[in-house]
Amino acid sequence: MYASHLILSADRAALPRFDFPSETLTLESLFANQPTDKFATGEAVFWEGDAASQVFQVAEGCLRLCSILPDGRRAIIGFVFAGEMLGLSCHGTYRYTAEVVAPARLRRLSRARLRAMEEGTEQLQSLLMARVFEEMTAAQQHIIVLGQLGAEERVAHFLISAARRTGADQKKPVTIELPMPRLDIADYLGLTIETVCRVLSKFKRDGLVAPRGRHALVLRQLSNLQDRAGEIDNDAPSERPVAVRSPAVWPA
Amino acid sequence: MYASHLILSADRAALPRFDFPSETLTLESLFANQPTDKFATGEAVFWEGDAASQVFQVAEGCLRLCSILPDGRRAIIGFVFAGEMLGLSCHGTYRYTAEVVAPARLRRLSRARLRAMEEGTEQLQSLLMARVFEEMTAAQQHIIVLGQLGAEERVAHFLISAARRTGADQKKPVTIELPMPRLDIADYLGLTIETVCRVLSKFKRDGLVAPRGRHALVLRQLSNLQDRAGEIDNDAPSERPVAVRSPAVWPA
DNA sequence: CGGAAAATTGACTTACATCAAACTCAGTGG
DNA sequence: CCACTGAGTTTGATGTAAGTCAATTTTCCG
Repeated sequence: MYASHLILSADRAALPRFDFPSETLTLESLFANQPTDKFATGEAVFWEGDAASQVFQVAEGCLRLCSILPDGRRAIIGFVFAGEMLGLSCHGTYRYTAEVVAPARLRRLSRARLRAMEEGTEQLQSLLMARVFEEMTAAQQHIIVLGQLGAEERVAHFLISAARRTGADQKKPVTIELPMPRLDIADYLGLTIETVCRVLSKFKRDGLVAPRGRHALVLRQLSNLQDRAGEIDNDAPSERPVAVRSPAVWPA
Repeated sequence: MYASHLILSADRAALPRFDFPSETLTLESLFANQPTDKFATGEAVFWEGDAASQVFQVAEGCLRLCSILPDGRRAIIGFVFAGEMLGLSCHGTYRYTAEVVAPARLRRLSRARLRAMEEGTEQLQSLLMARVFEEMTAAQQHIIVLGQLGAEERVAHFLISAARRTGADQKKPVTIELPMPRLDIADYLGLTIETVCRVLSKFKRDGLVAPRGRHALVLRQLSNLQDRAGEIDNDAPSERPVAVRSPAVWPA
């Protein structure tokens, strides 16, 4: 763990100053020229406890982030889809294992290099911070889902957020890919595989979704699904519950 | 939301460069000369959705971070105790309401000022990053607790992490303060108040804990409690489950 | 003290887990 | 091309942990 820090500072000194085209700073440009690794289904990219020396971008495929309890239970903390980053918000060591769900290509960037790049670039820092905060928001949302929602609500919420990730958040039917097996969904939602199945079957019977093979679904009525998701994270936030207080204003 | 960004950059230009005594950079020193606000039990420090323009340090007391679902269910995302920071890891707006559980004094620091201070100070940046990552780790832990553990395990885990926060993580009996009402614990653990009570009563019967009034407990057998907590987050991490693979090593 | 809010305990219900049995379907080899 | 196979999924019957409803009991505070 501390070894990684040493390596990190040593590397940093040796690395050349990095200059961006100051306009186009995106994730893509960050990883554009980085080495690409291929992974088959089931392979691990890194393990919980490994020194977190690398940051990744998923160019293609899908990963699951999981943690095994001593007695064998498995928690899935999240999924990472194409276009998203991996391994950014950890300190010395990764706190989960990243395993491949669908054959993946990953671009890789050493943390040392990333920090060197950050050095001058205000813009990059805030880009990365924004990612970290997004992850934080997602985690908090997940906490609410697991702590407060029932099985149907959890599954509905999962489907909706999958739909949202596709970008197109329309009123029209959306087709979502679910590359992970049912057991992964169950472990992600804190349910059993049977319960996930039963809920999906119910949604099918009720005409909310239609199966497109094992690994894809058409969501027929987003709004209706949203009703079953405890209505959390609707785009239009609901009114303040009680005693509408004006936001606290602090003296400058 | 965007207004806050504007204010932020405007302020920044006007703010003086900040110089630290380069040795002693701690949270304490950061907030040392900041204005202090007092809050009574039940008061809100800020609301979910407010522009996140301030960062706080709890000098004294205890807060709960909560989010109300449209149908009235309440999720408690976390508690903040004396010495800890509040409101750091959010972007434009706070994503939860912060309410006072035990009469509190808070030191306050504007985000604009904080960013200005960061500017030069490498050290401060990494201090803050470390805090953010700690929060992330805690959130992921919470996800595992809510998704995988049963009622007894959740309560046991809650007590143990409370004990850990006191600092002294000895083999000896530890006394912990639980300033929040039972309902808060329930909403934090995704249980009902009755279940929390029953589990606590069981722990009392079994001699694991002893009540010290409503708001304090003596933990008699940390190790025994740990057994009931699904053994997650023990100090000594268990062995790799299967197929011990050496950590991935990436070419420099 | 007295009264109200918080906590605890008990009886009963229910949502989800568990156990067990089919069913589906993507490969594989005859 | 089609039967065979086995992993993944779905469905059904039953069990149980935790939720709900309803009293008490405790504790705190005026």
